[in-house]
Amino acid sequence: MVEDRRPYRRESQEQRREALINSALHLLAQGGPQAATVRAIAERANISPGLIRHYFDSKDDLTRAAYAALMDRMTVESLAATEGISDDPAAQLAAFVAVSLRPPVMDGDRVRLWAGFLHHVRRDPRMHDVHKATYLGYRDRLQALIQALPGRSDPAKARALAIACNAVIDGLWLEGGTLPDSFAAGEIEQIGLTAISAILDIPLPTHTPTSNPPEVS
Amino acid sequence: MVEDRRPYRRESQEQRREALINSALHLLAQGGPQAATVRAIAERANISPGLIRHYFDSKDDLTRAAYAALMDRMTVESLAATEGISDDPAAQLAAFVAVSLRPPVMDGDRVRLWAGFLHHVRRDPRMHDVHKATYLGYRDRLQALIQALPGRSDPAKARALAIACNAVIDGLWLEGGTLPDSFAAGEIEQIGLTAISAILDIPLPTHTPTSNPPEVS
DNA sequence: CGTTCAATTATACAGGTGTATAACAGGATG
DNA sequence: CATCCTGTTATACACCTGTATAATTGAACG
Repeated sequence: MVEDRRPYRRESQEQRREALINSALHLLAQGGPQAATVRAIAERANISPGLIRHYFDSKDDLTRAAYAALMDRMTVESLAATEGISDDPAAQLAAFVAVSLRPPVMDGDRVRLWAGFLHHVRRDPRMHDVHKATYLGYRDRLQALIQALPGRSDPAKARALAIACNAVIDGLWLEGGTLPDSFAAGEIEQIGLTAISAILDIPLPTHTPTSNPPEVS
Repeated sequence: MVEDRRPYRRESQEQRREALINSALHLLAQGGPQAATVRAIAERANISPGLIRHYFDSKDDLTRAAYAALMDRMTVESLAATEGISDDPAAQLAAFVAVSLRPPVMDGDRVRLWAGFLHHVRRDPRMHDVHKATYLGYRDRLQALIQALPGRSDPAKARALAIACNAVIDGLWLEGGTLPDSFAAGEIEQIGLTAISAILDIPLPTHTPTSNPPEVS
């Protein structure tokens, strides 16, 4: 009876929850829903399977938390795109668009991750709310940038333009992410800026420099 | 030992395969991957679970067939959109766009169905090929319609324009499908036509009548 | 250095999954 | 009406799923 249990360290609730969320997101991105089992998630987070339900009420609860975390990160990432850019509204808009249309935002794994959550979003009202809030948050930011352009301050018109620009970005993000080999380097970004320039009827810098790359691991 | 087995009728391979594919697609659309179990698919197709593997080598094989069938139907649906329309290239283009941005094409279930396949598309090379061919087929049709416009015959430019227009459609299809309550009736279609009109720098009929509605069940 | 508490592990469980196989029966053929 | 083929059903199986619970142990505290 020389029980040789796995040795372990006690960690804070915050660390454990974050590790589990990251593990779940990674597995969902790479292998889809069927790969993100409780056991696989736990293994990747270096804990035993049972511990998951010590930090989350159920697997669905973890899924919900993971989705919320993902949406939160994507929102933060988007909003950060216009920081450190000149005050020129057109330049800010161009930067905002460009960031969404190159890695790491435009990425196959992220598209699939997002897509995999769609069914959960339908079933779970809380996740639906997060989905809606994230989309509207992104679009509202776009609308604000558009209204800052000269002569584009009408909210109703800006709303329609924001929806259209958002669609261009989403569509290109989707296609560039799922068919990366079908486009030349930078082509998606270029096409996106040109299209949005046409939609808004305003000149945009077609070449936007890669922003601050302070590689966070 | 009065075996009371379920009575049955023998059906053609074609009918059974189609019934199974429809059953699988319906379940995948409504409940996602986890709902489309072998038993649920069989029950909805009114056969016993074991019969599935008499018509398909495996569940993955059925999934593959279902995806191919779905993509085929969507392609046919798209190509039919311009039939019966006047010879005016702009009118044809408008009809093509409008059909994609209203039901039954723009539909939440269909978006989720499409999204659920993304992980399979990544893993299975055959499904990846179908995905790519479907996307390129749609886009090529768009490009042909664009090149038919007056003064838009340059293939390279038309390609970029087609990618942009495709993105607008895909993005709006996505958003209109997943957040139907966030848009007024016909708003998505209107925005799409306006945006594509701006991208192509050409006037488009902003109101496109609903085409032939020969309700097939 | 003992005590104590909760974080953590291990194990068990009921149910579901895709698959394999044997028994049955519909219906065409003679 | 009897025969035969094969489409079809039923059952069994090994494995995996999320969850519940008891046993263990890290580490903070007195």
